[in-house]
Amino acid sequence: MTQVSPTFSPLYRQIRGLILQALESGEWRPGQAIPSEQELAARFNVSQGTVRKAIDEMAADNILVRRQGRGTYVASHTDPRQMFRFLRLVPEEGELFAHPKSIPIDCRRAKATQEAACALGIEQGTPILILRRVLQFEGKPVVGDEIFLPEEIYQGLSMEMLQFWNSSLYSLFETRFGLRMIRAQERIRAVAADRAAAELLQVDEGTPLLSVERVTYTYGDKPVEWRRGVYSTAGYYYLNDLT
Amino acid sequence: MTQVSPTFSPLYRQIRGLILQALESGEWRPGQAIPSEQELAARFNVSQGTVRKAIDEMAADNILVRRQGRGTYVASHTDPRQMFRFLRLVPEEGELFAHPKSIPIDCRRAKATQEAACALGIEQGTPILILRRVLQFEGKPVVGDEIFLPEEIYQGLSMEMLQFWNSSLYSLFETRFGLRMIRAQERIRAVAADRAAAELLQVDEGTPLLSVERVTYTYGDKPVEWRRGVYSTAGYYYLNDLT
DNA sequence: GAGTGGTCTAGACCACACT
DNA sequence: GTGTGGTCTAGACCACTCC
Repeated sequence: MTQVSPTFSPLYRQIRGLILQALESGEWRPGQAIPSEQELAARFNVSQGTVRKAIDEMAADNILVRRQGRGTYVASHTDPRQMFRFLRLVPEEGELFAHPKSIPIDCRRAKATQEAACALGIEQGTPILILRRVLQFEGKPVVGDEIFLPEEIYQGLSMEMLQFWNSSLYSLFETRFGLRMIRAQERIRAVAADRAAAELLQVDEGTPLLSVERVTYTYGDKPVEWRRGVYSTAGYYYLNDLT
Repeated sequence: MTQVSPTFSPLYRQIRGLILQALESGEWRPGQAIPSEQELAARFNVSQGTVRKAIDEMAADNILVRRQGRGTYVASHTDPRQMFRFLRLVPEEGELFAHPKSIPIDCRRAKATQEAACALGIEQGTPILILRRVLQFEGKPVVGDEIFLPEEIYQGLSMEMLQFWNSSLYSLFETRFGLRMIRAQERIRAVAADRAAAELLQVDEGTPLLSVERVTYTYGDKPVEWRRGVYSTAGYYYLNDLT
Protein backbone atom coordinates (compact mmCIF):
# COMPACT_ATOMS: atom_id res chain seq x y z
CA MET A 1 0.00 0.00 0.00
CA THR A 2 1.66 3.18 -1.14
CA GLN A 3 0.50 6.55 0.04
CA VAL A 4 -0.80 9.03 -2.49
CA SER A 5 0.45 12.47 -1.56
CA PRO A 6 -1.03 15.14 -3.78
CA THR A 7 0.66 17.82 -1.70
CA PHE A 8 4.06 16.13 -1.77
CA SER A 9 6.92 18.55 -1.89
CA PRO A 10 10.56 17.62 -1.55
CA LEU A 11 12.54 18.65 1.50
CA TYR A 12 14.53 21.30 -0.32
CA ARG A 13 11.31 23.04 -1.33
CA GLN A 14 10.13 23.07 2.24
CA ILE A 15 13.48 24.54 3.25
CA ARG A 16 13.05 27.11 0.52
CA GLY A 17 9.69 27.95 2.03
CA LEU A 18 11.22 28.39 5.47
CA ILE A 19 13.96 30.66 4.14
CA LEU A 20 11.34 32.66 2.23
CA GLN A 21 9.35 32.99 5.44
CA ALA A 22 12.40 34.31 7.27
CA LEU A 23 12.96 36.80 4.45
CA GLU A 24 9.36 37.98 4.51
CA SER A 25 9.50 38.39 8.28
CA GLY A 26 12.50 40.64 7.81
CA GLU A 27 14.89 38.41 9.71
CA TRP A 28 17.51 39.18 7.08
CA ARG A 29 17.29 42.44 5.16
CA PRO A 30 18.17 43.23 1.53
CA GLY A 31 21.90 43.49 0.98
CA GLN A 32 22.72 41.58 4.15
CA ALA A 33 24.25 38.12 4.35
CA ILE A 34 22.14 35.20 5.44
CA PRO A 35 23.68 32.45 7.65
CA SER A 36 26.08 30.01 6.03
CA GLU A 37 24.84 26.80 4.48
CA GLN A 38 26.23 24.85 7.43
CA GLU A 39 24.37 26.99 9.94
CA LEU A 40 21.12 26.75 8.01
CA ALA A 41 21.54 22.98 7.68
CA ALA A 42 21.94 22.72 11.45
CA ARG A 43 19.00 25.04 12.07
CA PHE A 44 16.65 23.08 9.82
CA ASN A 45 18.09 19.67 10.66
CA VAL A 46 18.90 18.70 7.08
CA SER A 47 22.12 18.11 5.20
CA GLN A 48 24.09 20.94 3.65
CA GLY A 49 23.29 19.57 0.20
CA THR A 50 19.59 20.08 0.76
CA VAL A 51 20.03 23.66 1.92
CA ARG A 52 22.29 24.17 -1.08
CA LYS A 53 19.62 23.02 -3.49
CA ALA A 54 17.06 25.35 -1.89
CA ILE A 55 19.45 28.29 -2.14
CA ASP A 56 20.35 27.36 -5.73
CA GLU A 57 16.73 27.76 -6.73
CA MET A 58 16.36 31.04 -4.90
CA ALA A 59 19.53 32.38 -6.50
CA ALA A 60 18.16 31.41 -9.91
CA ASP A 61 15.03 33.42 -9.03
CA ASN A 62 17.11 36.48 -8.10
CA ILE A 63 15.91 36.30 -4.52
CA LEU A 64 19.36 35.52 -3.12
CA VAL A 65 22.85 36.21 -4.46
CA ARG A 66 25.75 33.83 -3.90
CA ARG A 67 29.28 35.21 -3.55
CA GLN A 68 31.99 32.62 -3.44
CA GLY A 69 34.19 32.82 -0.40
CA ARG A 70 31.99 35.46 1.21
CA GLY A 71 28.51 34.11 1.73
CA THR A 72 24.95 34.29 0.46
CA TYR A 73 23.19 37.64 0.42
CA VAL A 74 19.63 38.88 0.15
CA ALA A 75 19.25 40.40 -3.31
CA SER A 76 18.77 44.16 -3.29
CA HIS A 77 17.64 46.76 -5.80
CA THR A 78 20.23 49.01 -4.19
CA ASP A 79 22.90 46.91 -5.91
CA PRO A 80 24.05 48.82 -9.03
CA ARG A 81 23.65 45.69 -11.15
CA GLN A 82 20.08 45.15 -9.97
CA MET A 83 19.10 48.81 -10.02
CA PHE A 84 17.34 48.85 -13.36
CA ARG A 85 16.85 45.12 -13.50
CA PHE A 86 13.35 45.42 -14.99
CA LEU A 87 14.11 48.20 -17.49
CA ARG A 88 14.56 46.70 -20.94
CA LEU A 89 14.93 49.95 -22.88
CA VAL A 90 18.50 50.57 -24.05
CA PRO A 91 20.15 53.22 -26.23
CA GLU A 92 20.80 52.22 -29.83
CA GLU A 93 24.42 53.28 -29.56
CA GLY A 94 26.94 53.39 -26.82
CA GLU A 95 26.89 52.82 -23.15
CA LEU A 96 24.55 50.63 -21.19
CA PHE A 97 26.32 52.11 -18.20
CA ALA A 98 24.77 55.52 -18.68
CA HIS A 99 22.06 54.98 -16.10
CA PRO A 100 18.78 56.81 -16.58
CA LYS A 101 17.53 59.40 -14.15
CA SER A 102 14.05 59.50 -12.66
CA ILE A 103 12.30 62.88 -12.49
CA PRO A 104 9.12 62.90 -10.38
CA ILE A 105 6.25 65.03 -11.71
CA ASP A 106 3.49 64.60 -9.20
CA CYS A 107 2.06 62.23 -6.64
CA ARG A 108 -1.58 62.21 -5.63
CA ARG A 109 -4.06 60.12 -3.70
CA ALA A 110 -6.96 58.47 -5.48
CA LYS A 111 -9.29 55.50 -5.37
CA ALA A 112 -8.54 52.39 -7.37
CA THR A 113 -10.48 52.15 -10.62
CA GLN A 114 -11.68 48.74 -11.66
CA GLU A 115 -8.71 48.36 -13.94
CA ALA A 116 -6.15 49.32 -11.28
CA ALA A 117 -7.87 47.20 -8.65
CA CYS A 118 -7.81 44.20 -10.93
CA ALA A 119 -4.11 44.61 -11.70
CA LEU A 120 -3.21 45.08 -8.03
CA GLY A 121 -5.51 42.39 -6.71
CA ILE A 122 -7.36 44.79 -4.40
CA GLU A 123 -10.94 46.00 -4.02
CA GLN A 124 -12.20 48.67 -6.36
CA GLY A 125 -12.19 52.01 -4.54
CA THR A 126 -9.29 51.14 -2.24
CA PRO A 127 -7.08 54.19 -1.59
CA ILE A 128 -4.06 54.28 -3.85
CA LEU A 129 -1.26 56.64 -4.73
CA ILE A 130 -0.70 57.68 -8.32
CA LEU A 131 2.82 58.77 -9.08
CA ARG A 132 3.90 60.26 -12.38
CA ARG A 133 7.49 60.56 -13.44
CA VAL A 134 9.77 60.81 -16.43
CA LEU A 135 12.89 58.79 -17.07
CA GLN A 136 15.76 60.58 -18.76
CA PHE A 137 18.72 59.15 -20.62
CA GLU A 138 21.47 61.74 -20.68
CA GLY A 139 19.00 64.54 -20.15
CA LYS A 140 16.55 63.35 -22.82
CA PRO A 141 13.07 62.28 -21.66
CA VAL A 142 12.47 58.76 -22.97
CA VAL A 143 9.94 57.11 -20.67
CA GLY A 144 6.80 58.56 -19.13
CA ASP A 145 5.31 56.48 -16.33
CA GLU A 146 2.12 56.56 -14.33
CA ILE A 147 2.56 54.36 -11.28
CA PHE A 148 -0.29 53.00 -9.16
CA LEU A 149 0.48 51.94 -5.59
CA PRO A 150 -1.82 50.64 -2.84
CA GLU A 151 -1.63 53.41 -0.24
CA GLU A 152 -1.64 50.94 2.63
CA ILE A 153 1.75 49.59 1.60
CA TYR A 154 3.37 52.92 0.76
CA GLN A 155 2.30 55.00 3.79
CA GLY A 156 4.12 58.29 3.83
CA LEU A 157 5.37 58.36 0.24
CA SER A 158 5.67 62.03 -0.68
CA MET A 159 6.96 64.24 -3.47
CA GLU A 160 9.69 65.46 -1.16
CA MET A 161 10.90 61.93 -0.56
CA LEU A 162 10.91 61.30 -4.30
CA GLN A 163 12.75 64.49 -5.15
CA PHE A 164 15.57 63.79 -2.75
CA TRP A 165 16.03 60.20 -3.88
CA ASN A 166 18.53 60.14 -6.71
CA SER A 167 18.37 56.43 -7.44
CA SER A 168 15.85 53.91 -8.77
CA LEU A 169 12.29 53.85 -7.49
CA TYR A 170 12.55 50.22 -6.49
CA SER A 171 15.57 50.93 -4.33
CA LEU A 172 13.53 53.65 -2.63
CA PHE A 173 10.60 51.29 -2.10
CA GLU A 174 12.97 48.70 -0.69
CA THR A 175 14.72 51.11 1.64
CA ARG A 176 11.67 52.98 2.88
CA PHE A 177 8.96 50.34 2.81
CA GLY A 178 10.92 47.10 3.03
CA LEU A 179 9.41 45.99 -0.26
CA ARG A 180 11.39 43.42 -2.27
CA MET A 181 10.30 43.21 -5.90
CA ILE A 182 10.79 39.65 -7.11
CA ARG A 183 9.37 39.56 -10.62
CA ALA A 184 7.25 41.54 -13.02
CA GLN A 185 5.14 41.02 -16.10
CA GLU A 186 4.83 43.48 -18.96
CA ARG A 187 2.22 43.84 -21.67
CA ILE A 188 3.41 45.82 -24.62
CA ARG A 189 1.48 47.53 -27.36
CA ALA A 190 2.17 50.14 -30.01
CA VAL A 191 0.22 53.37 -29.60
CA ALA A 192 0.19 56.89 -31.05
CA ALA A 193 1.39 59.64 -28.71
CA ASP A 194 -1.52 61.67 -27.36
CA ARG A 195 -1.09 65.33 -26.45
CA ALA A 196 0.15 64.64 -22.92
CA ALA A 197 2.62 61.94 -23.93
CA ALA A 198 3.92 64.05 -26.80
CA GLU A 199 4.60 66.94 -24.45
CA LEU A 200 6.17 64.72 -21.82
CA LEU A 201 8.57 63.01 -24.21
CA GLN A 202 9.06 66.01 -26.48
CA VAL A 203 7.88 64.26 -29.63
CA ASP A 204 5.17 65.10 -32.15
CA GLU A 205 1.60 64.15 -31.36
CA GLY A 206 0.83 60.88 -33.13
CA THR A 207 4.38 59.56 -32.95
CA PRO A 208 4.32 55.77 -32.48
CA LEU A 209 5.32 54.84 -28.93
CA LEU A 210 5.57 51.65 -26.95
CA SER A 211 2.84 51.34 -24.37
CA VAL A 212 4.21 49.22 -21.53
CA GLU A 213 1.98 48.00 -18.73
CA ARG A 214 3.77 46.40 -15.83
CA VAL A 215 2.59 44.52 -12.75
CA THR A 216 5.32 43.94 -10.18
CA TYR A 217 5.21 41.20 -7.56
CA THR A 218 6.80 40.75 -4.17
CA TYR A 219 7.20 37.56 -2.11
CA GLY A 220 4.37 35.10 -2.55
CA ASP A 221 3.46 36.51 -5.97
CA LYS A 222 1.63 39.39 -4.36
CA PRO A 223 1.18 42.33 -6.77
CA VAL A 224 2.36 45.58 -5.17
CA GLU A 225 2.77 47.91 -8.13
CA TRP A 226 1.00 48.61 -11.37
CA ARG A 227 2.42 51.01 -13.91
CA ARG A 228 1.62 52.10 -17.41
CA GLY A 229 4.31 53.82 -19.36
CA VAL A 230 5.04 55.17 -22.79
CA TYR A 231 8.49 54.58 -24.25
CA SER A 232 10.01 56.64 -27.03
CA THR A 233 11.91 54.41 -29.44
CA ALA A 234 13.76 57.03 -31.42
CA GLY A 235 17.36 56.16 -30.63
CA TYR A 236 16.33 53.44 -28.16
CA TYR A 237 14.85 49.97 -28.32
CA TYR A 238 13.29 47.43 -26.03
CA LEU A 239 15.73 44.54 -25.77
CA ASN A 240 14.41 41.10 -24.94
CA ASP A 241 16.25 37.82 -24.63
CA LEU A 242 14.17 34.78 -25.51
CA THR A 243 15.15 31.48 -24.00
CA MET B 1 52.92 26.59 -5.13
CA THR B 2 49.41 26.70 -6.51
CA GLN B 3 48.68 26.65 -10.19
CA VAL B 4 46.84 29.55 -11.75
CA SER B 5 44.32 28.18 -14.20
CA PRO B 6 42.65 30.94 -16.15
CA THR B 7 40.89 28.36 -18.31
CA PHE B 8 39.61 26.39 -15.37
CA SER B 9 36.22 24.89 -15.91
CA PRO B 10 34.55 22.39 -13.61
CA LEU B 11 34.08 18.80 -14.68
CA TYR B 12 30.34 19.14 -15.15
CA ARG B 13 30.89 21.94 -17.63
CA GLN B 14 33.30 19.82 -19.60
CA ILE B 15 30.70 17.05 -19.60
CA ARG B 16 28.15 19.58 -20.77
CA GLY B 17 30.51 20.43 -23.60
CA LEU B 18 30.87 16.79 -24.57
CA ILE B 19 27.11 16.27 -24.58
CA LEU B 20 26.69 19.45 -26.63
CA GLN B 21 29.27 18.11 -29.08
CA ALA B 22 27.35 14.86 -29.43
CA LEU B 23 24.17 16.85 -30.03
CA GLU B 24 25.83 19.02 -32.69
CA SER B 25 27.22 15.95 -34.40
CA GLY B 26 23.69 14.58 -34.62
CA GLU B 27 24.40 11.55 -32.47
CA TRP B 28 21.02 12.09 -30.83
CA ARG B 29 18.28 13.85 -32.78
CA PRO B 30 15.57 16.25 -31.57
CA GLY B 31 12.74 14.44 -29.84
CA GLN B 32 14.84 11.35 -29.19
CA ALA B 33 16.03 10.14 -25.79
CA ILE B 34 19.69 10.44 -24.89
CA PRO B 35 21.37 7.67 -22.85
CA SER B 36 20.53 7.40 -19.16
CA GLU B 37 22.58 9.27 -16.60
CA GLN B 38 24.23 6.03 -15.54
CA GLU B 39 25.30 5.23 -19.09
CA LEU B 40 26.65 8.73 -19.66
CA ALA B 41 28.50 8.60 -16.34
CA ALA B 42 30.16 5.34 -17.42
CA ARG B 43 30.94 6.73 -20.86
CA PHE B 44 32.61 9.86 -19.53
CA ASN B 45 34.11 8.22 -16.46
CA VAL B 46 32.52 10.52 -13.93
CA SER B 47 29.92 10.05 -11.24
CA GLN B 48 26.22 10.17 -11.97
CA GLY B 49 25.97 13.36 -9.92
CA THR B 50 28.30 15.18 -12.25
CA VAL B 51 26.36 14.11 -15.35
CA ARG B 52 23.22 15.14 -13.53
CA LYS B 53 24.52 18.64 -12.92
CA ALA B 54 25.51 19.00 -16.57
CA ILE B 55 22.07 17.85 -17.70
CA ASP B 56 20.39 20.12 -15.14
CA GLU B 57 22.01 23.13 -16.77
CA MET B 58 21.12 22.01 -20.26
CA ALA B 59 17.52 21.41 -19.21
CA ALA B 60 17.41 24.93 -17.76
CA ASP B 61 18.63 26.19 -21.15
CA ASN B 62 15.86 24.32 -22.98
CA ILE B 63 18.41 22.16 -24.77
CA LEU B 64 17.31 18.94 -23.10
CA VAL B 65 14.01 17.91 -21.51
CA ARG B 66 13.82 15.62 -18.49
CA ARG B 67 10.89 13.24 -18.09
CA GLN B 68 10.78 11.41 -14.81
CA GLY B 69 10.64 7.67 -15.13
CA ARG B 70 11.19 7.82 -18.88
CA GLY B 71 14.50 9.47 -19.61
CA THR B 72 16.10 12.66 -20.92
CA TYR B 73 15.19 13.90 -24.39
CA VAL B 74 16.61 16.31 -26.92
CA ALA B 75 14.31 19.35 -26.96
CA SER B 76 12.38 19.78 -30.19
CA HIS B 77 10.38 22.56 -31.79
CA THR B 78 8.08 19.79 -32.98
CA ASP B 79 6.84 19.47 -29.42
CA PRO B 80 3.50 21.35 -29.17
CA ARG B 81 4.68 23.17 -26.05
CA GLN B 82 7.86 24.37 -27.74
CA MET B 83 6.25 25.14 -31.08
CA PHE B 84 5.83 28.87 -30.65
CA ARG B 85 8.33 29.15 -27.86
CA PHE B 86 9.73 32.46 -29.15
CA LEU B 87 6.40 34.09 -30.02
CA ARG B 88 5.41 36.49 -27.27
CA LEU B 89 2.30 37.93 -28.90
CA VAL B 90 -0.91 36.70 -27.29
CA PRO B 91 -4.60 37.54 -27.75
CA GLU B 92 -6.10 39.95 -25.24
CA GLU B 93 -8.95 37.59 -24.50
CA GLY B 94 -9.37 33.89 -24.49
CA GLU B 95 -7.30 31.00 -25.48
CA LEU B 96 -3.56 30.80 -25.58
CA PHE B 97 -4.19 27.39 -27.10
CA ALA B 98 -5.49 28.82 -30.35
CA HIS B 99 -2.21 28.39 -32.19
CA PRO B 100 -1.41 30.83 -34.97
CA LYS B 101 -1.09 29.73 -38.57
CA SER B 102 1.80 30.65 -40.85
CA ILE B 103 0.93 31.70 -44.42
CA PRO B 104 3.96 31.96 -46.73
CA ILE B 105 3.91 34.81 -49.24
CA ASP B 106 7.11 34.46 -51.19
CA CYS B 107 10.67 33.22 -50.98
CA ARG B 108 13.50 34.64 -53.04
CA ARG B 109 17.25 34.53 -53.32
CA ALA B 110 19.32 37.63 -52.66
CA LYS B 111 22.68 38.86 -51.42
CA ALA B 112 23.16 39.90 -47.84
CA THR B 113 23.03 43.64 -47.26
CA GLN B 114 25.42 45.06 -44.73
CA GLU B 115 22.67 45.06 -42.13
CA ALA B 116 21.68 41.44 -42.75
CA ALA B 117 25.30 40.31 -42.91
CA CYS B 118 26.02 41.98 -39.59
CA ALA B 119 23.03 40.37 -37.91
CA LEU B 120 23.85 36.92 -39.29
CA GLY B 121 27.59 37.16 -38.73
CA ILE B 122 28.40 36.53 -42.41
CA GLU B 123 30.15 38.43 -45.19
CA GLN B 124 28.26 41.16 -46.98
CA GLY B 125 27.05 39.82 -50.33
CA THR B 126 26.78 36.21 -49.19
CA PRO B 127 23.80 34.48 -50.84
CA ILE B 128 20.76 34.45 -48.60
CA LEU B 129 17.10 33.54 -48.83
CA ILE B 130 14.43 36.07 -47.99
CA LEU B 131 11.15 34.58 -46.91
CA ARG B 132 8.03 36.60 -46.31
CA ARG B 133 5.03 35.29 -44.46
CA VAL B 134 2.02 36.29 -42.41
CA LEU B 135 0.94 34.84 -39.11
CA GLN B 136 -2.80 34.51 -38.54
CA PHE B 137 -4.68 34.14 -35.29
CA GLU B 138 -8.08 32.61 -36.05
CA GLY B 139 -7.93 33.80 -39.62
CA LYS B 140 -6.85 37.36 -38.75
CA PRO B 141 -3.42 38.52 -40.01
CA VAL B 142 -1.51 39.79 -36.99
CA VAL B 143 2.18 39.43 -37.76
CA GLY B 144 4.07 40.17 -40.98
CA ASP B 145 7.58 38.77 -41.11
CA GLU B 146 10.51 39.11 -43.44
CA ILE B 147 12.98 36.34 -42.67
CA PHE B 148 16.63 36.33 -43.75
CA LEU B 149 18.43 32.98 -43.95
CA PRO B 150 21.99 32.15 -45.05
CA GLU B 151 21.38 30.06 -48.18
CA GLU B 152 24.21 27.70 -47.34
CA ILE B 153 22.36 26.40 -44.30
CA TYR B 154 18.91 26.23 -45.87
CA GLN B 155 19.75 24.55 -49.19
CA GLY B 156 16.59 23.53 -50.97
CA LEU B 157 14.09 25.62 -49.05
CA SER B 158 11.23 26.30 -51.43
CA MET B 159 7.76 27.82 -51.53
CA GLU B 160 6.31 24.38 -52.12
CA MET B 161 7.96 23.05 -49.00
CA LEU B 162 6.61 25.97 -47.02
CA GLN B 163 3.08 25.65 -48.34
CA PHE B 164 2.80 22.01 -47.42
CA TRP B 165 4.16 22.50 -43.92
CA ASN B 166 1.27 23.25 -41.59
CA SER B 167 3.30 23.78 -38.45
CA SER B 168 5.84 26.28 -37.11
CA LEU B 169 8.78 27.42 -39.23
CA TYR B 170 11.28 26.34 -36.60
CA SER B 171 9.89 22.81 -36.60
CA LEU B 172 10.33 22.80 -40.38
CA PHE B 173 13.91 24.06 -40.07
CA GLU B 174 14.61 21.40 -37.47
CA THR B 175 13.09 18.58 -39.47
CA ARG B 176 14.49 19.51 -42.87
CA PHE B 177 17.82 21.12 -42.01
CA GLY B 178 18.62 19.61 -38.61
CA LEU B 179 18.75 23.11 -37.16
CA ARG B 180 18.08 23.43 -33.42
CA MET B 181 17.25 26.97 -32.34
CA ILE B 182 18.52 27.52 -28.81
CA ARG B 183 17.88 31.16 -28.03
CA ALA B 184 16.94 34.44 -29.66
CA GLN B 185 17.19 38.15 -29.01
CA GLU B 186 14.57 40.69 -30.01
CA ARG B 187 14.76 44.45 -30.45
CA ILE B 188 11.41 46.14 -30.30
CA ARG B 189 10.36 49.56 -31.48
CA ALA B 190 7.10 51.34 -32.20
CA VAL B 191 6.59 52.31 -35.84
CA ALA B 192 3.81 53.60 -38.07
CA ALA B 193 2.44 51.12 -40.62
CA ASP B 194 3.71 51.86 -44.11
CA ARG B 195 1.67 51.02 -47.18
CA ALA B 196 2.92 47.44 -47.41
CA ALA B 197 2.49 46.65 -43.74
CA ALA B 198 -0.98 48.21 -43.69
CA GLU B 199 -2.07 46.05 -46.58
CA LEU B 200 -0.53 42.92 -45.09
CA LEU B 201 -2.14 43.29 -41.69
CA GLN B 202 -5.34 44.92 -42.98
CA VAL B 203 -4.95 48.06 -40.91
CA ASP B 204 -4.88 51.75 -41.86
CA GLU B 205 -1.65 53.25 -43.07
CA GLY B 206 0.02 55.01 -40.14
CA THR B 207 -1.40 52.67 -37.50
CA PRO B 208 1.15 52.20 -34.72
CA LEU B 209 2.72 48.73 -34.89
CA LEU B 210 5.41 46.89 -33.02
CA SER B 211 8.57 46.48 -35.04
CA VAL B 212 10.29 43.32 -33.84
CA GLU B 213 13.77 42.40 -35.01
CA ARG B 214 14.94 38.94 -34.03
CA VAL B 215 18.26 37.15 -34.30
CA THR B 216 18.04 33.43 -33.57
CA TYR B 217 20.98 31.32 -32.47
CA THR B 218 21.79 27.63 -32.70
CA TYR B 219 24.42 25.62 -30.78
CA GLY B 220 27.54 27.59 -29.98
CA ASP B 221 25.71 30.93 -30.18
CA LYS B 222 25.89 30.86 -33.96
CA PRO B 223 23.27 33.15 -35.55
CA VAL B 224 21.27 31.30 -38.20
CA GLU B 225 18.23 33.48 -38.71
CA TRP B 226 17.42 37.16 -38.80
CA ARG B 227 13.89 38.40 -39.06
CA ARG B 228 12.12 41.72 -38.93
CA GLY B 229 8.43 41.69 -38.29
CA VAL B 230 5.53 44.03 -37.68
CA TYR B 231 3.00 43.06 -35.03
CA SER B 232 -0.51 44.44 -34.87
CA THR B 233 -1.50 45.13 -31.27
CA ALA B 234 -5.22 45.67 -31.74
CA GLY B 235 -6.63 42.83 -29.65
CA TYR B 236 -3.18 41.42 -28.96
CA TYR B 237 -0.21 42.31 -26.83
CA TYR B 238 3.42 41.34 -26.43
CA LEU B 239 3.73 39.55 -23.11
CA ASN B 240 7.05 39.58 -21.31
CA ASP B 241 8.01 38.08 -17.99
CA LEU B 242 10.77 39.94 -16.20
CA THR B 243 12.82 38.01 -13.72
C1' DG C 1 9.59 -5.95 -11.72
C1' DA C 2 13.02 -3.27 -14.08
C1' DG C 3 14.68 1.03 -15.43
C1' DT C 4 14.58 5.97 -15.32
C1' DG C 5 15.04 10.41 -13.20
C1' DG C 6 14.40 12.80 -8.33
C1' DT C 7 15.79 13.39 -3.56
C1' DC C 8 18.75 13.15 0.40
C1' DT C 9 22.84 12.25 2.80
C1' DA C 10 27.85 12.40 4.24
C1' DG C 11 32.34 13.34 3.42
C1' DA C 12 36.41 14.97 0.85
C1' DC C 13 38.67 18.41 -1.39
C1' DC C 14 39.06 22.96 -4.25
C1' DA C 15 38.65 28.08 -5.12
C1' DC C 16 38.02 32.33 -3.17
C1' DA C 17 37.85 36.28 0.20
C1' DC C 18 39.00 38.37 4.33
C1' DT C 19 42.15 39.35 7.90
C1' DG D 1 44.69 30.62 8.59
C1' DT D 2 39.82 30.36 8.75
C1' DG D 3 35.47 30.30 6.84
C1' DT D 4 32.63 30.61 2.85
C1' DG D 5 30.59 28.76 -1.25
C1' DG D 6 31.79 25.32 -5.37
C1' DT D 7 32.78 20.70 -7.03
C1' DC D 8 32.87 15.75 -6.98
C1' DT D 9 31.91 11.34 -5.30
C1' DA D 10 29.27 7.13 -3.64
C1' DG D 11 25.40 5.13 -1.99
C1' DA D 12 20.62 4.77 -0.38
C1' DC D 13 15.99 5.27 -1.18
C1' DC D 14 11.71 7.43 -3.51
C1' DA D 15 8.47 8.45 -7.47
C1' DC D 16 7.19 7.63 -11.96
C1' DT D 17 6.66 4.98 -16.41
C1' DC D 18 6.31 1.07 -19.00
C1' DC D 19 5.95 -3.77 -19.58
